[in-house]
Amino acid sequence: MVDKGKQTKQQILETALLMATETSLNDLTIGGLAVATGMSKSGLFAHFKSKENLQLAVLHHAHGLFRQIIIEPSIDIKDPLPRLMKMCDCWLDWYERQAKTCIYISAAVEFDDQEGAVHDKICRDLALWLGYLTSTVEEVIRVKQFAEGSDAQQFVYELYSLYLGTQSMVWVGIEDEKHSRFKRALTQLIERYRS
Amino acid sequence: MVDKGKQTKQQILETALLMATETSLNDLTIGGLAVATGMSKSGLFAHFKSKENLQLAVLHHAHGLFRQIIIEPSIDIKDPLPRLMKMCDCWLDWYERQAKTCIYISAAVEFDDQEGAVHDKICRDLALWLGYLTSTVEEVIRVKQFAEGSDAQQFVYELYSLYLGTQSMVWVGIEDEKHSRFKRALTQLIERYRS
DNA sequence: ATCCAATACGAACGTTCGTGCTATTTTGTT
DNA sequence: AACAAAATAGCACGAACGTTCGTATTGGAT
Repeated sequence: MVDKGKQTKQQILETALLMATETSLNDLTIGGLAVATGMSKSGLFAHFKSKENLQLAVLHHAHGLFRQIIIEPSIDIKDPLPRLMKMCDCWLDWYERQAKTCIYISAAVEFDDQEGAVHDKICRDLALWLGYLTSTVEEVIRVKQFAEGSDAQQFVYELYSLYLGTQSMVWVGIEDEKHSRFKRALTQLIERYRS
Repeated sequence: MVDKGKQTKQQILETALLMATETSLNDLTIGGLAVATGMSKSGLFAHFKSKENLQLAVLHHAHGLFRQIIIEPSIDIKDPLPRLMKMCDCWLDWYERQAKTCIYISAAVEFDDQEGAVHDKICRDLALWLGYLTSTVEEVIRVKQFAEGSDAQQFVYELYSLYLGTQSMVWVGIEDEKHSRFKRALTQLIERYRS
């Protein structure tokens, strides 16, 4: 048996991500997390040395899970447009897998003011994801499945906006749990850019 | 001189809204607000009796300001489509008037989990605004400036999504401070629904 | 000018949180 | 089996927060 430490740490991060997703990265409390994992507060604390490190670890864990859920399932699809659509499909699963919300949305809002390492990581991860989306869209344009001269960043802006919006709309009841309005808008968005 | 109480209370709420917009409704601390207004913590506290009441009062104040900035300037425009566009114009000013962010966005994200009076008020206010937008769009459809059979709620969903998105995009540098991408997308959105 | 209510203040309390220190148990290697 | 290292627990601290209470100060009608 090796690395009992990393093992429990991973286990901690799993429930930590769930808790942070349900509430927020700041509301994720060390004491609460200790209770949830059946550990002592100081025992758990020793794994991370600071709350900021815990938050960073949670984000790192989320990043890996995100890659696994959204990016990997589509990575073998050669055609860029079907690949993009598959990514959007899996992206919605991200809502379901967790507590009907996206931790990056709440984290971005929560840390958009207070600077620090957590702020920087969120910003970097978001830029990374949007950049990946953008380069995929550029690929779609290059193979002429989207109209020549299309603005990839504009497409990504609208796509990400729709992703943001559907969660709020579920909240007030304009959107259903199946994200029907998102899917309809996405279809129209793609159709609009088609060549 | 009458009602010295309401006077200072209004003054408190002005700086409270600014502070809550820069950070968040929860990070708005009674002690911090007391320092910012030059009052004692207990003296300020007496105005609201509880932090929840303070948060509700801040939202109520924001609601009035929102009405004043976004709704009133367009209320006399008879043609529904220009009125809708004027509202969207003023809506962007809401970002500028405050600290480049919208308090409803952060508040909605912050309180989407924890139930209570604050949660309810945010949800109600948001539904109210979206409902007002929707009825305006329905009016546009009725006068046939939008295509017959258009889905007003779908339009509002996309519009609100774009509003949400532009803030995030400014954050990562895809959107500029003038919200050019938002304006471009809005123009296309309207064009798309035109009859 | 007087008087009562409204308003504001200072100090303190109970709680919660992150964090540090020390001891004890558990783990993995020889 | 022995032992060093890693992991965990117990306990306590300092700070920040919302809230309460008793008291002082101010406001406005008589």
